[in-house]
Amino acid sequence: MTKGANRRATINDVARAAQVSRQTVSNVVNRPDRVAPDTRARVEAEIERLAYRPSSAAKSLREQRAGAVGLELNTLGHGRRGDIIYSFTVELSIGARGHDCHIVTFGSDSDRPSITGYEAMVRARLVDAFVLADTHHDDPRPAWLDKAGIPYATFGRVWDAPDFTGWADVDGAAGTSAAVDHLVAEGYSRVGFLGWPEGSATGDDRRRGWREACERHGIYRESLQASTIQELHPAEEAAAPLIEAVGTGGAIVCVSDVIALAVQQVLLQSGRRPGIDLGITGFDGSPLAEMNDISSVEQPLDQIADELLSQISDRLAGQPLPEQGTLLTPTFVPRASSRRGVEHA
Amino acid sequence: MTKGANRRATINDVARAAQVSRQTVSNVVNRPDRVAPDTRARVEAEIERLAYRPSSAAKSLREQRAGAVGLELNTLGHGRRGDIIYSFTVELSIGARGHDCHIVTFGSDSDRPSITGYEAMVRARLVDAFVLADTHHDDPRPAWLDKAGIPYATFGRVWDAPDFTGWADVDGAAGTSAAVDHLVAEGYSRVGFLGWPEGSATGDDRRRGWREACERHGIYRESLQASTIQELHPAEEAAAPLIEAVGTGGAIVCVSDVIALAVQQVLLQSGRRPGIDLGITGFDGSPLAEMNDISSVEQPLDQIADELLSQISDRLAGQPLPEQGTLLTPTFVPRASSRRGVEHA
DNA sequence: CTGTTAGCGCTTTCAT
DNA sequence: ATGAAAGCGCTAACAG
Repeated sequence: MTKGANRRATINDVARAAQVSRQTVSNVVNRPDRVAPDTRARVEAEIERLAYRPSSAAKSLREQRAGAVGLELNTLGHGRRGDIIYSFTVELSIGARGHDCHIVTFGSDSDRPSITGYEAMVRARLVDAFVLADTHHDDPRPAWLDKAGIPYATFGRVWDAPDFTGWADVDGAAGTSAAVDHLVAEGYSRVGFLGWPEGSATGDDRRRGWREACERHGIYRESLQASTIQELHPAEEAAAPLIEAVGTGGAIVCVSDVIALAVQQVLLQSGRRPGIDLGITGFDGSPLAEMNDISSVEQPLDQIADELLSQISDRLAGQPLPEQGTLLTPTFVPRASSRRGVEHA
Repeated sequence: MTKGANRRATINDVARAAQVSRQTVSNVVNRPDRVAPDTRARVEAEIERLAYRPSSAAKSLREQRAGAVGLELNTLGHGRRGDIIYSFTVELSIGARGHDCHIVTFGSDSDRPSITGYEAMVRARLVDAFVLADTHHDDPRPAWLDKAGIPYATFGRVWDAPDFTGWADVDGAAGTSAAVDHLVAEGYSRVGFLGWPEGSATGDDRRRGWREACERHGIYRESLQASTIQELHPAEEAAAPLIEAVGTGGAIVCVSDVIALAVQQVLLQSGRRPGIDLGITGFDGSPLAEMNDISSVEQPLDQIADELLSQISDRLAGQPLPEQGTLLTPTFVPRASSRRGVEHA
């Protein structure tokens, strides 16, 4: 194995082959309208024949921009966020091509939020902007990026900066509302909610959707709700009394798939059947839900990724922040856990 | 917001500040031994003060290499491989820094294996090499990369090319063997195995580890095994008879966490308790197992990532393929599903 | 509409 | 041990 592949074609090779100057080739690629049709056709044919693609390094150097977006990955948030992060990373990677950029991932092994990874990426000019996938309370990153003048867009609102509008998120209330509609249509009588403690924008939105839909259907009962943190065992403990409260023939809308799994586990352990004895719905559309046959509210991760990349493009082009953040509508996906007649496999 | 941050320092800025030519700065960074100690100290101080880092674009252009490794991500394999891919991606991203490179992810939305994404990355000279995380039967990628002369390293052996040695993998037999040792020590009497159909190197290794350990303990019974594909429902059907075959007080070693979850689900649905009535162990160390309190064989993903990046460095430096692939030893992590006395939470 | 010139930041000769 | 020169591939600005 020598070094790399058989030398790939450069802009000069194309220019020579097409009998034009290399600037003309550049124009054909970047400003096609400025080139005469027949010349353009000839050049395009040579580009095709030689499989020419501009060198990203040369382009970056010349344009003083990396053409890349950074994404921090860490092991911590994994199970917590219901495995959504991976799918989001995939969608971002797919979407990047359409935005004429690519995704560079980096990771920190420290378990505390830190900006060192971001600094390293910026210093090496490896990326022009960042996508933040999980901002949290006291997150130092937004302020640091603002100060450094580096564009970013966030999946979900920024906790400490309610006025920041560079985000895209799922319409949580629409999701839980759709879940309630489905449960009512299926004939479940009482519909409870197992959520996170009040105070998170995401969790509160999802609770609100449940409440409003229940009110709309005239079945809202304030007592049919409980809170727990995003972990299986605490959720199981919170689930038990709520299951009894809604009773057989009732249903529980859960704020996340992890919590829905907890409800289902408790139910199974007491010999009752999901769907038939108790309706359960989750939220996130994670593989966890699919694997356990739990109905879930699926997030449009492809749209979120695309929106965030668009926002980054705009900011890189010098445009100001949008008027407001973008809320995207999720899709309710029914599975066995919320079908009364269907045996849970 | 103007364009990017306040212009970052270049090698010229450092040279001027340190009163040397810019080549000297370059030498300080790349060939420290060629510079007089006092000059070096002065330059290093300025580098620190100005937070100078070489521009990766300029370096790439000059050195004719991207300094990046490509990793294809797709949504397909997600649940299937027990969510390991995400953790692997994280470890690769973390490890990259130590190998003086970074990871560029790309995705294809097509559901068939294809090389178009790889071609695009290579053409744009965005990466020098690739990590392949999941080669499968009839995978077109290794042959294409070989032909194009692009280095790659694979997580797991290459199905169609048993002689290819540029891989790193987990020692599956050592993992299941450790699981059996643990189960025997815990006092489970009969130990069965629920695996994948014969024919995959990975699955067969894990089965072999179970068999050899059972033989070592004098408890091998050929009938206590069954096969299923890597999906929850088929696995549940295969699990039921095997659970009866090993009986109460027995245990089942599973070829993966997904399959272990299936066994646990069937057990719970029949009112029995994991660990107490039946021991269960999985394989992969996925969040799925952790979340469901299932004992698992954890893969040393950080070591695998590091090994693969080392191999890629070597090949980029012109060194030949290693004599043989690298097998890394996994760690058995006991949880409630394989403790006889402990109540499953 | 096309060609020429210059230079992005860096490293590798080669000469001092 | 240090400095000067050249050039990686590309595109913005200008001249023709």
